[in-house]
Amino acid sequence: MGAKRTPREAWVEEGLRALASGGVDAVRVEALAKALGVTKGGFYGYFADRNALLEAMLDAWERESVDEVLERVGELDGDPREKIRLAGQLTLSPDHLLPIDLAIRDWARRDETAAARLRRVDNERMALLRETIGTFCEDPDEIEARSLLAFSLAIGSHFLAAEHPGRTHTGVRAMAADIVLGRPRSR
Amino acid sequence: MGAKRTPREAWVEEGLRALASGGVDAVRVEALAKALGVTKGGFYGYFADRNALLEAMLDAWERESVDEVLERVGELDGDPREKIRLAGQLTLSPDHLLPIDLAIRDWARRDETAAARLRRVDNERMALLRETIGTFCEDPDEIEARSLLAFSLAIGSHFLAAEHPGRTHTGVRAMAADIVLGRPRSR
DNA sequence: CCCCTTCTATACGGCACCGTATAAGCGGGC
DNA sequence: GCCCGCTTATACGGTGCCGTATAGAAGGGG
Repeated sequence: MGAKRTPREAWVEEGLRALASGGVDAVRVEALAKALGVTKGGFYGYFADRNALLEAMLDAWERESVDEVLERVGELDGDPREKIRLAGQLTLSPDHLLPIDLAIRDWARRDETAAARLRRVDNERMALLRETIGTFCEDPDEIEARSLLAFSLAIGSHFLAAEHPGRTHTGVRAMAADIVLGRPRSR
Repeated sequence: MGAKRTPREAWVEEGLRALASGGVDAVRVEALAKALGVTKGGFYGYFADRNALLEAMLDAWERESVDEVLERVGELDGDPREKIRLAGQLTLSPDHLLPIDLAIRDWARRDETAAARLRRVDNERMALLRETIGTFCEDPDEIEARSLLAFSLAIGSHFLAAEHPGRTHTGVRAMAADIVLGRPRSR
């Protein structure tokens, strides 16, 4: 078989990198080629067009941010709150998956393909949240509300640009997580 | 004085419209001109370049989404929880300010100018939250955590793509708001 | 060792956009 | 009614990108 100099994967990875740092509009074939140190010559051997690359990127992201996370969380038998924390940390590693996640979230607001994919992913995440929160919370309504809160905190806290005078962002977020995960009276 | 056919404002408004629906990369001079039914001829009489328009858009947005909101919330003397709800509704009207807000949030992740502006706006919003939540909550740490939660819920709930089987999104969000604003035991 | 598949560089036409230049059009002040 | 100034239309060069075509290198299979 022939040589593989720049495998298909490399284009997908570079695409995700561009998506993370510049949004979906920054995923441009010629720019990726330059970043990979090649020209776009070989690109169209792997992908029909730019759109095919975008789909492949969604595939890779879904596999990485759902399947792998569920796998690693599943093999953990401990405090349900710890499960949630681990899932959050894996899903939203600030230097890798988080920026991709945020970029896809913005992308999904304008593109139905991305929106459908994000819906599927978010549904799986919410299912995990419901299941885990359900182990220490009775009322189904409250389970749903707290799941939404946990999710909103994980995502929203990365969108807040404000400072917390005299505190660290992670500290405040940890306290907020305690409230959400049902430790009403602290201090 | 000369005639004013397409005032400066119109460019800013159309720019915000494009920003809301397509992100900052969709704010393109020639596209705005077509949307306004003119050519870009007059644009460069008002703005030095595309960047100047972007700055003017940030100005207009800040004025509209902070000054006007604070004004209307200030003239309301009632339950602090109602104040928060009103501020949230005004700031995030789904058909106007909300999409602009979300687009700017994404924009700010890559542009320091937008980030600085968003920081200022978010700081004012968080100040309002702290002040209001402080009227029914003692512990400063808890005030900060609940303020972050309220903010995250307002923003994050619009980024969640998942469904709530058998419930409405607004219903779940209302329950979540009750938890955040300190009504621990519902049912 | 040679061929053949696979990847690559280069070149092309097309499009959308930026910012500038220039000339035409329309309005109000006199 | 006429001029002046502001706003426009049009045209231009430049850039970056897409998708296609074509031919050249580079490595493994026979």
